[in-house]
Amino acid sequence: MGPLTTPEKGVEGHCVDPWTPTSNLKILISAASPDIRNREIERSLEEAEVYCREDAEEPEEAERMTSRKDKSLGLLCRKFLERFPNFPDKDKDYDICLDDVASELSVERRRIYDIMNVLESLHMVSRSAKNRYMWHGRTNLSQTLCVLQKAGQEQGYSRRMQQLRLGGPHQQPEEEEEENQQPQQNRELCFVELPGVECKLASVNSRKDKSLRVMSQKFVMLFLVACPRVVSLDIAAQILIGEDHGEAQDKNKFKTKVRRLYDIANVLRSLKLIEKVHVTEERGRKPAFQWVGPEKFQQVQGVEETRNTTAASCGSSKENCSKKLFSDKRSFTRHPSLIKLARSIQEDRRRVSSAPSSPAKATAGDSLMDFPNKMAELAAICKLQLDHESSGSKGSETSRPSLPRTPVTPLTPVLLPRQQQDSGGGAYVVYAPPCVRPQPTSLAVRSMTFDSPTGVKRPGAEGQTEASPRKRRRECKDASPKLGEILQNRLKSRSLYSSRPPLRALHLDPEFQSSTNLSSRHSP
DNA sequence: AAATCCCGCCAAATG
DNA sequence: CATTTGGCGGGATTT
Repeated sequence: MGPLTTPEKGVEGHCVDPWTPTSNLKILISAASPDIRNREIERSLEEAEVYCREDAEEPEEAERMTSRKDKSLGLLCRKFLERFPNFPDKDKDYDICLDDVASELSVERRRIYDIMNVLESLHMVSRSAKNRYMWHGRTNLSQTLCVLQKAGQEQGYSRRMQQLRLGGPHQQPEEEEEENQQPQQNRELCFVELPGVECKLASVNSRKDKSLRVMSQKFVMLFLVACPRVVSLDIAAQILIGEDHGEAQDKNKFKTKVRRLYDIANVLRSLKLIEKVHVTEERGRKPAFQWVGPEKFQQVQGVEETRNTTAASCGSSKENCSKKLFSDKRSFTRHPSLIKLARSIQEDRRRVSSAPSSPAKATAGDSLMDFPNKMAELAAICKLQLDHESSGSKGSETSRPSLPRTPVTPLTPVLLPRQQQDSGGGAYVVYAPPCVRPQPTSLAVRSMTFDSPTGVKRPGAEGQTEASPRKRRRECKDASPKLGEILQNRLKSRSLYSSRPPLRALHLDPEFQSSTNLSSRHSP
């Protein structure tokens, strides 16, 4: 009956660090200095405010300051993450109760599910029981990423992306070049598992597990195999759709996909694994995301996988590293020892990698993009500074600056702020591909031409689109529940305008600054 | 107008 | 049948 329905009050304090509305602020303030930080503070102030309101009433007062941003999944996720350490103690069981979280963050359950799903896709949490999840933090993140990268390679995503990038909106990768690669498993890949963790009781792959969780993993895979670690939504959507059973390249489908991608991107962003950027090309800029998470991860878990040196493309079979759960059988492999091992290694790595930009070497990882691009590095450093950051810690001792920060870009291409206005294109920010033409591998970047401002629209799909917009339900759009909301929203937005100047899309955008500046001085 | 993406209905999956 | 999960897309907000 109710062994786990009701969260026991015991844990209440969430173990080590109970979040306090001010703790975060203190940190921020202490670190503050440039105006950018001010903005951060401002933002957190708002957060605190929202947080403070206790009673569920006061639509006018409490809600006044809220805007869409305040309810964004990203922010929510950040708040969620704040209450757990990046590297939890193995001994402790940080278990998460959805109800608690939902109420503590004062959001509907639904939202929590979204977050949990992508976190789960990274194995940062795992469902332990009905209403419960277990927190793992970044303990296995490295491994997960390694596995995902591999899976992505096996999937031939890299090639796909290239195709789309220069070939423009093409349909499926029918081309089937003489790619002797021959990825035998052309098949859709399901949830990628880690040997040690996850996949406990609950249905990790209860057959309909075709979305968020999986989509999230795929999305990450894209980043991990993309030469310049940048992925635009269009491309991602394109690829992810193609994957899903056959075609059905509806425009609607695309739209929906993109929506989801945004959702995922938002939590990925709060995890500081990616950042929003813009790829600029002749046609104009295109929103995209750039991987800013760890670049090199150890590939421990595979046990015997270890002796396999080819880091760049461990051609090894997926059995070793990634485990694709397909059918009904919930085959889980648990190796507590592995987890432990991994953890210790991870720790070590963390320390080591905290040294400023360690050029490609170490694991001899992807050597294919091993080019000395001082410029890029330099810019990267600037970006980092700008970036600074403020999460992770929040009071604890063990926190440590967190690992992903530094490694950011041994060779990751970056955005170079361009002072002089370019002709026409109005590109104030250019995407500087690390390999501008020298390497053969650079072909991916050579021309970023893609779809036109028309965007989503694709010639082929146009023809038979209308087919059936499948607006199954949803059409009833009754006004009853909505009306109130609408009014409320209206109120909110109104007050928003008066209370808040433009600057906002910032915090994590390294580029926001330059873009705003320049755009104001010279609009494209 | 386009890019974002919140909200929450309601269908599956589970209990 | 009650709940828990979580697709999915309308449409509000932002840019």
